[in-house]
Amino acid sequence: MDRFLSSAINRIDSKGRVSVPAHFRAVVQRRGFADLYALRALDVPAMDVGGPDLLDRYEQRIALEDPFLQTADDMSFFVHGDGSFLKLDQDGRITVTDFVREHTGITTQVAFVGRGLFFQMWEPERLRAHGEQVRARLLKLRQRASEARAAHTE
Amino acid sequence: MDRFLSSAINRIDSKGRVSVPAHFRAVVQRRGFADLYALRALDVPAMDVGGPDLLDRYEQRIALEDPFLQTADDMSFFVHGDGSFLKLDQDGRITVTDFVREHTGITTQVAFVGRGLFFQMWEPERLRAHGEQVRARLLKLRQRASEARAAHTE
DNA sequence: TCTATGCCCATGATATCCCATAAATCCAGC
DNA sequence: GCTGGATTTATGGGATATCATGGGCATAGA
Repeated sequence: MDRFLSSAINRIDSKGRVSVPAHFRAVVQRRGFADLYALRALDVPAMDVGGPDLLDRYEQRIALEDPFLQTADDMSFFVHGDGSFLKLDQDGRITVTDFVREHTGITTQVAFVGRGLFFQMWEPERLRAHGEQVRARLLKLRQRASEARAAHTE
Repeated sequence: MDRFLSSAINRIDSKGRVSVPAHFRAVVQRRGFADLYALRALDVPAMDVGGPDLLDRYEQRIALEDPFLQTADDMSFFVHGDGSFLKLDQDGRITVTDFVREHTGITTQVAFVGRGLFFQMWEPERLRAHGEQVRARLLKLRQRASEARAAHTE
């Protein structure tokens, strides 16, 4: 498998390091990534982490904009400037920087969540809360859909 | 990686020197830049720093303006007028000139921000404020996009 | 002479490497 | 399916390398 799947919670050690789950590392290696790049997710307290291909994707999107308008500049600022390298050491660990801690609220543990082409890093408790919200939204959507269908068949 | 990515804040010493982040220096070297050009960013209090290709970019920008109008002339004056060279010393430091200080408001610290093909120098607090604005704009863009899609499926 | 600039070296903090160990996982063979 | 051994994985910690930063010294230009 070459996508990031499933999730895991790992502990941060006294030096601020945390192991990236082994199956995530396998994906990274299989794709030939030397290091990882982390962006702050726009609307949740999580980091989006991926290889250079994550950047390529964003850069293709940026290329669609007029390079001299504000939107292109904003996007470049966000993608190139508002992120940080996460270098894997040879034991497969990364160091959790203050930059990451501030945006995510991570202190002692990191929840890694596979998202297909990238993965996310969360503070475990916030992830749990977020998961419940997502479930609630999906449930409501589903209920509304059946109500609509019921009304239609009447 | 051959692009300027992520950001870092470094201190200016008593001689007015500041270290360019090591990974930025690596990019400079890999790209074979002999020295760096610093130009005043057109609409933010930051310096755009990069190799000779940075000038090309600005000239493209200026070429968009009608050469008979004042704007093009202003821009050219602004950009070519006194963009300065930033010489790297052998410890990878540059000296922050008054020219840079005036345009950016930099006093004791410099925030280096990767922008892909070039990087920027900011006064840290101004950078933070600007970053928040950018995030807010992008978030709005994103929300508007999902609203548009929702309206479409109805 | 004074100031600005570049070169060199020192140092502390941090990041990285390398090895150890315990827990978890996998797997062969029954 | 089970069991015991082998391998992988997460985690800890000492040793080492890198980097940002500070300061001395020499040169050069005003």
